[in-house]
Amino acid sequence: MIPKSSYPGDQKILRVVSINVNGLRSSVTKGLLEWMEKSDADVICMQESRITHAQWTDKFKPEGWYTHLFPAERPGYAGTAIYSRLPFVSITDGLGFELADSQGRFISAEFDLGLDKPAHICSLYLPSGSSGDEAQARKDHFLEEYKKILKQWRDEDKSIIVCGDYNIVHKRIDIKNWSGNQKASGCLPHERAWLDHIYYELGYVDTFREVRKEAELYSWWSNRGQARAKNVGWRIDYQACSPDWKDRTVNAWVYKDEWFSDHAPVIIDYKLN
Amino acid sequence: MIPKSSYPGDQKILRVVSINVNGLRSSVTKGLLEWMEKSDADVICMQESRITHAQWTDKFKPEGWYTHLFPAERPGYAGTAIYSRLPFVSITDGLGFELADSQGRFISAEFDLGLDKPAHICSLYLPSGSSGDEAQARKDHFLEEYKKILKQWRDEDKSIIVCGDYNIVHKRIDIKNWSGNQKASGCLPHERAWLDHIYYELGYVDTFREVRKEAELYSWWSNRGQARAKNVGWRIDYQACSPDWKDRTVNAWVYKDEWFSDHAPVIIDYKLN
DNA sequence: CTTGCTAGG
DNA sequence: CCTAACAAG
Repeated sequence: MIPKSSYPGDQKILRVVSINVNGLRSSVTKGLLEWMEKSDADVICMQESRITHAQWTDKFKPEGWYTHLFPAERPGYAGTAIYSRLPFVSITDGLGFELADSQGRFISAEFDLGLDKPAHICSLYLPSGSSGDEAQARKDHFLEEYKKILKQWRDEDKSIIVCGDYNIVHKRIDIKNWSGNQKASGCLPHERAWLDHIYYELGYVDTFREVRKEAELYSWWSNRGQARAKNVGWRIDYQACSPDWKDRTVNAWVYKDEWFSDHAPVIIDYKLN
Repeated sequence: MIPKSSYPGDQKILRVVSINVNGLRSSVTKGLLEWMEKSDADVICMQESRITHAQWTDKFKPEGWYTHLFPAERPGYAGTAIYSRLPFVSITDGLGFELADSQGRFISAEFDLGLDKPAHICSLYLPSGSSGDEAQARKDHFLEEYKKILKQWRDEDKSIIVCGDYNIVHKRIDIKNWSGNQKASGCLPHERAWLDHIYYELGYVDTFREVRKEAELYSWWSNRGQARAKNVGWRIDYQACSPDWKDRTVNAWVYKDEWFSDHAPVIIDYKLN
């Protein structure tokens, strides 16, 4: 972990974390809250919180954090959350279509970071398509609906960081077993083309890849077999940003020293001045 | 544990164990098979095996044991099993009524022990009534049907040991919290009267109590709270025998040094000569 | 293989 | 509070 204090004294840094927690209750038993304290993060976007408001008791809301949870209607399923050291100007739950809104798959938090525009930092949990054709169809529907919204935000020139589990690898470099997964959900050509579109046509920026060009940087490993020990991983957790964040990106890494989930935290430092 | 070798050399002993394993797979991870090896048991009757034939792989059938499983139709639910050092002459699954037979609640194994009659050693898992009125009604129905069969076996003068989880305490001495459980399933007056009937009217013998007169000997403890640590238990696991076994009963105890389940093994030694 | 739900105990 | 099934990932 790079402490924020290691930057020059006049350098103002915004540290943003994306993590699919695979059950907030489970990840907390594995030390997530303690890691958050030492992470120097300003904003932490979580996916798969899998907790209802009733279950989200005070022990999940530590001192010093502004918190917001958007659960799925179905208990124990999906859901997103945002924890922040900075106060929210406003919070918006959902994207305005059923699949996103009933399953708690998107939160947008607006912040005043002293920049020319308000900054929107979002937590996105894109559906998995891996459990069959119907699941893939739902994922594809989500992609279609969400693409329209992403287009609109670009038209508005909105300043935005969308942290999330996209459940899609972008390129060959983003997955260990490329050839073996050509027919696997998350690595399908039309899914990767969707990422091409939002990055190359709409102009969003994969800020992690902007500063980290190496291979073998993944954010998710299957629980089956020895995937984790052998680093047989997929990079499917991104921070997709509007272009104004591109040149602000100063550092990015995956935290793998501890294990809170089957996904690892993806941490990105953005300079604010 | 009393080794069988501690009896005089000419004393032939039949050691019979009854244990509700609360999931054979779970109890095996807790060392049940290793305990069986050192138990000196001849016959072990299990209840709540909660395993299908497909799941009952070779690792559950150790060398040197004759084994038989009678699972419920519903996976992971109820079921009985018998493990024996002695070969079975024959095995009969069920009691001839739906509730017993579809839920794997009774196995009878016939043995040739060199006595004047064949010996039947059985594993019985009586339904619990604790989850509500319908469950209690099913339990009561089982008691009614099973009572007829017990009567018939006495009329036939059948030699039988019915090991099992009866889910009923007999008397005040058989439960720590007598007054607090007068309305609890398992301690209801009509259930205890059923045991009175089979012992005092039909002449079956509670062989454990025949040789162990002390209080505070229990076979089941709730998982909730500190029931086990405080010995807040119930004696609901019995070996109910035809009268010919009464004077053969030489020793009986509950094994509590290790924990394989929420029930403890009830071990009874019978002399054969 | 893992989380969390549900039913049953 | 524990076991196991189940759905989902």
